[in-house]
Amino acid sequence: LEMRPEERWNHVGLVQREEADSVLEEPINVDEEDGGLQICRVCGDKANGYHFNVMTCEGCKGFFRRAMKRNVRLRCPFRKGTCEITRKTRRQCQACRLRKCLESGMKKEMIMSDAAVEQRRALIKRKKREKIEAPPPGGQGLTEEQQALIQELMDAQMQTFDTTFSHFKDFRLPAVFHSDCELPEVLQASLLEDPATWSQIMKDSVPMKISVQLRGEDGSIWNYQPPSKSDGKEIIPLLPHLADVSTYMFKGVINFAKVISHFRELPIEDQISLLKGATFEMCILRFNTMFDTETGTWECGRLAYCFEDPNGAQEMPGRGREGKSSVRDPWVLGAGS
Amino acid sequence: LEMRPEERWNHVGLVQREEADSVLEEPINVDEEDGGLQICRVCGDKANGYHFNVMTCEGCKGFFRRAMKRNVRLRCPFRKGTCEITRKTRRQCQACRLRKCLESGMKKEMIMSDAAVEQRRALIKRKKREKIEAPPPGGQGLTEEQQALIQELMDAQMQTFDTTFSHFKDFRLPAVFHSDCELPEVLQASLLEDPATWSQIMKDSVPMKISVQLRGEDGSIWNYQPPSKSDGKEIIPLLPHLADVSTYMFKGVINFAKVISHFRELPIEDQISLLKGATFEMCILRFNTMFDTETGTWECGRLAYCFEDPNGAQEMPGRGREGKSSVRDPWVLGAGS
DNA sequence: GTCGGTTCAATCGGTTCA
DNA sequence: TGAACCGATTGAACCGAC
Ligand SMILES: [Zn+2]
Ligand SMILES: [Zn+2]
Ligand SMILES: [Zn+2]
Ligand SMILES: [Zn+2]
Repeated sequence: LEMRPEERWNHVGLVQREEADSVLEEPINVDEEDGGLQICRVCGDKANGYHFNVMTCEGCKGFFRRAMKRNVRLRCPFRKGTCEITRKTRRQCQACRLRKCLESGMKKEMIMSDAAVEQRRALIKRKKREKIEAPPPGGQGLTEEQQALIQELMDAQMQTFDTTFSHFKDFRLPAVFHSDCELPEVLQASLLEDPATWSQIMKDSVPMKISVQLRGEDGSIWNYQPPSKSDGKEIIPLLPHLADVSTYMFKGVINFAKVISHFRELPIEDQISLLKGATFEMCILRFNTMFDTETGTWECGRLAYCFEDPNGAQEMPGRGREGKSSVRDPWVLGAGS
Repeated sequence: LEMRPEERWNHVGLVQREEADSVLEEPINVDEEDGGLQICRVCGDKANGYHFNVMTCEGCKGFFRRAMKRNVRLRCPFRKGTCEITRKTRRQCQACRLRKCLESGMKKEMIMSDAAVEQRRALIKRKKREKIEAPPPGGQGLTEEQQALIQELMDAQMQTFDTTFSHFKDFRLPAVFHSDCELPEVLQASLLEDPATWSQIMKDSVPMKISVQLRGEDGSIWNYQPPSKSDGKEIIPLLPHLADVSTYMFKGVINFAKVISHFRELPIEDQISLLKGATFEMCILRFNTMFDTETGTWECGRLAYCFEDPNGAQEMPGRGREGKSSVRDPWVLGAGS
């Protein structure tokens, strides 16, 4: 089954850079034999492939990534950037090594962005789940009457937020077979079958795929995976369930507010305004307290909602997460510009 | 949030255009008319036909299918979507490559849905199976009469054995929550709660755990795993389903017999005796023709019943990437028994 | 022959740790 | 810092339905 002795590399050795580095006298055209073409274009060490656009050794590969990510200005301690870079001298002047990396054509764009790396890490971690999770306990500072307020808020939270999600079991679920969504036919006809209308709707939405797991009291497990198509309609079978979830969660948040004495003391119209403006966000917050970043899953008692997509790296909102300016998306994925 | 830039380079970026052409095998000019038909409309590489509606190379064909199925928003790490896509640069920027695929007219509708792929795979598998099955009875010296009998039996089988198991979708399933089995209360009281009676029942039975997978027509998947306890009761939630299955399968086997002329010619009491003695075994045989030893699964159309590995780590087939399909089940294919 | 999907060795990103 | 490693992506070769 093995074939192709890599004809693709044949041209490599013939490449001549226009810059004058003839001082190095390293034989670039050593590709006459198959064994000879594996030379690091930066330091002359044995190369093992193209890294960031240039045939380099492992050392220069790692050095380039680290140096570029560190993003600091390096200065040549010796001469103005004329240090010779060889296998033995490459560690002596980072500035000249990095300069030569760039001159050789290594591209910083090929270094994965922090966001991409983070996502990739999360994905890999998720793939080998079935791991125990670390307990993330957190301590609090101290204050005075603030503590009383905090206590009241926490009590309200405890009273009105059923973290076992025991009512969720009564909510509608996707049909097992014939997953014809149960939307009214009017909606079906207009929304689902008219491409124009549909694409209008999908214009600003992000693709998401959610699987659901239901754990029975006897230890049994039901697991639902949405259709694998990706036209945006894969969420539809879950809509009745999500509607029930929303209704229930809204009630919970409203009850939360009503339990807080300071809220009750507000004028009724202020109460309404507050609820109108914040209830949805409160629901999201409540859900996200159940989110497990390791597994990309909302653990809601006997229910679990899991991002199915391999690109579903999520983070808890609220946790400081400004690693880079290039990062946007707080917790929504697929944020294609 | 993009997945990862993911670029691969096969060349040194500083290759001068006019120089490079002399190094590479052939320039990709469109000078040849017939040759023009054979160039990839995306990257200019040698194309080998129309793929997803556009003349492309193998690489762009595979890239388009994978990128679309991954359903990830890609972001160009270089200049905003202006990367030139050539045979040598196509791996540098997935975003621009995919954009060019779409601009060239590649259609994602022509990518088979997961469900369609699954169906196709099953079909191919079945045909392979039939191929292996054919030789044994085939050809060799059989009398006319024997061949006619075989034909009648096979016709009867085809007529009365729905290998798509389309009716199974109507059968009862374990309750999602509160998996209180639906046995009559009398049985519940006596069987389930009296340890003595229960252990008497379990005395000779083998512990078995069966998970069930249901694949919706829209590609969605429901998956049921029985309770993890091993007291023998874990099968109980499935009993209603199994009862429906048995009833249906019994009818199928009885119909099979009734289609056979020689059977119809028997005295009625003999017919009854035969059915009493063999119907159950026939059902087992029919089921086992659907058994896949690799996965330990009975593949029954949109249903699948899988032996749960007592040690865990058993997974339902579905989107599973089966490593290789070298060995086929030994005893299923009419060969055994 | 065409054109879907599948396979799998090779390639090249990031990660680990001495 | 870099050798060894991990794992996602790629594409040539292939398979099979039509
Ligand atoms: Zn080097
Ligand atoms: Zn220097
Ligand atoms: Zn191409
Ligand atoms: Zn680009």
